[in-house]
Amino acid sequence: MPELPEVENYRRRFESCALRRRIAGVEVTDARILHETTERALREGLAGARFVSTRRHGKHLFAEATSGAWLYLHFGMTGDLYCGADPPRFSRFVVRFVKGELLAFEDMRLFGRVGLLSDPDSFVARKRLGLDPLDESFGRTRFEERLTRRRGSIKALLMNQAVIAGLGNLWVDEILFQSGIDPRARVERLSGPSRRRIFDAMRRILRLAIARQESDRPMPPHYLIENRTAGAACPRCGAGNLRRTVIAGRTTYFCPVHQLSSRA
DNA sequence: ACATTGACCTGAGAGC
DNA sequence: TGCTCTCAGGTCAATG
Repeated sequence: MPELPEVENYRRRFESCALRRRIAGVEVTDARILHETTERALREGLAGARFVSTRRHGKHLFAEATSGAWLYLHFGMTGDLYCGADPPRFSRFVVRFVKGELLAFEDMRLFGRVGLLSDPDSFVARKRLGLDPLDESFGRTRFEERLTRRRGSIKALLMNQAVIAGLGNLWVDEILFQSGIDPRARVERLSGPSRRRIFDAMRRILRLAIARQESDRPMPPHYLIENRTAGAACPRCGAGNLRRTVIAGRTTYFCPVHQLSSRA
């Protein structure tokens, strides 16, 4: 699940659960999730401290502690943040507070990561992450720049974290669905108006998704994400039937009628 | 330099 | 009920 909207809501949950509470200790229940750190380093960096701020870049979450260290969380394919009294079933990393509930990083499939950083900015630079699509400095012009001299399918490009940080399989499908662009369309052949439609849809959809998830409401019924079923009538144009295929190695749903390729 | 593919993990859900 | 099979929303190293 965890693409940009999900991670943004994890960030908010992190703040309401963990901010300003004194950390009693931490536990690593599966060391395979550790990113360039050890349980001991996490304990030394966090025990006795408090979290004072959070940041998100794409799908990456950072939390600053009073010790000066930053906790780093990436949620992989099945990661989640849980706030409560007892660790959930697939809990891999737990922060216990002196008062209040504990914060657990759960991740069934172990693709997620937990680390300790001195500075999120240098992490973002080292990882060569692209701009976050909700960053205020990320406008249409910057988006156009990111697309120039790129080739391949628009879907693969939007999922490339070095181009734009935060989009994954589901929300890329949604963005192209709402923009009316065939996910197989070649980037180098996309017209200016098509690129603009993609950028505008990206902003609009991500903001809506964050708000809906925060209040635990589904996306509107004419959104693809509520209708990922092969053969179903297209919930947007009504004329096509949703097709399921593989693009850029990922399962892809699209409407062959309103998502045009050639003239896109 | 850039795009594409397979491997990494584990469990849920479908089908028999 | 229980077995087997397929699939999963991310990333990285290796390949073209």
